[in-house]
Amino acid sequence: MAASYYNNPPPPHSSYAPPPPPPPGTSYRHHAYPPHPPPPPLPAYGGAYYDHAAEPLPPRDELRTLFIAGLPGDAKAREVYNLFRDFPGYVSSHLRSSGKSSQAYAFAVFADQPSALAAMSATNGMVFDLENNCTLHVDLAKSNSRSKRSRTDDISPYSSEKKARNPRGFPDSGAGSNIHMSGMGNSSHSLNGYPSAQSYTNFEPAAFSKDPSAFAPQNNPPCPTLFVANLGPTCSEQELTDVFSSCAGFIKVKMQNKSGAPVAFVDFKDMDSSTEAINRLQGVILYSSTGEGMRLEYAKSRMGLRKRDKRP
DNA sequence: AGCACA
Repeated sequence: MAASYYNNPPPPHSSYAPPPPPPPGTSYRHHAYPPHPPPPPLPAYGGAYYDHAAEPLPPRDELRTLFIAGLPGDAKAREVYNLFRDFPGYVSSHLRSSGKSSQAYAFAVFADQPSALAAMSATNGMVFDLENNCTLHVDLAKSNSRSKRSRTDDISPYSSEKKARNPRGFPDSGAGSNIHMSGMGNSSHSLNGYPSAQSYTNFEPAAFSKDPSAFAPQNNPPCPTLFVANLGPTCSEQELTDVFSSCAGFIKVKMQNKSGAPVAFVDFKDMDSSTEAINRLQGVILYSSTGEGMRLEYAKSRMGLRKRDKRP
């Protein structure tokens, strides 16, 4: 019943004309009703799992840039920056003044599509300027913002710069005037399957600024299934599927809503995939999130795959 | 600070 969200998926590449925005007065993280759904990058379940186990990673050229319309003509780059800087995965933003009217638009680049979708869900429809009654219309951009240093139009930009990047794929500087990675405390998790506790040292976003002994991120041994907690009361299985389905090795989401706070389980094809998903999506703020964002841990047991004894 | 379903 509650999965009636997202039953009206718009074409992913229509015009910039947004769907009817939320009524005025909707505020930052509390929409009266869901904004338009993110374009599902791939069919959620589709019957088969990952038969193409040979594919190493999902396409890294997936859209992870947001297009922001509805800005007032006098919007400042700083304002756009402040709007998105706290979202996990934020990389950079670029303001463009259209000049011919009193409208401006902007692009916000994120580390990956789930981060972008989460930020989109949280900002779409929000009232940016109460006086001018400017309501933001946020959508995935039609293409990712090109990095200024690598102007490659048709070849992979990773071909030449895969050497000195950190594991999360962030350039350390340069891709725009205002890179800020607030809220990226999880990027210090190493990819060997265990978070490295000693790398929390310097920067600690607000989510981790409590008692240092309080955040043992998770104590469970690595598992292909993830446990997801700290979900908002209106979170749906579909929303989680939209977010997790762009992770490599994603299989399915199962939500558990009956015991008070909603939790979910997300299954991946192996522990490498679930580990990468933890590192990429830890703390991501969903549309339905009310506070800090979701908490990811390895589940205590693997999600039941009723896989027949069908081994080729 | 919460872990189910086969």
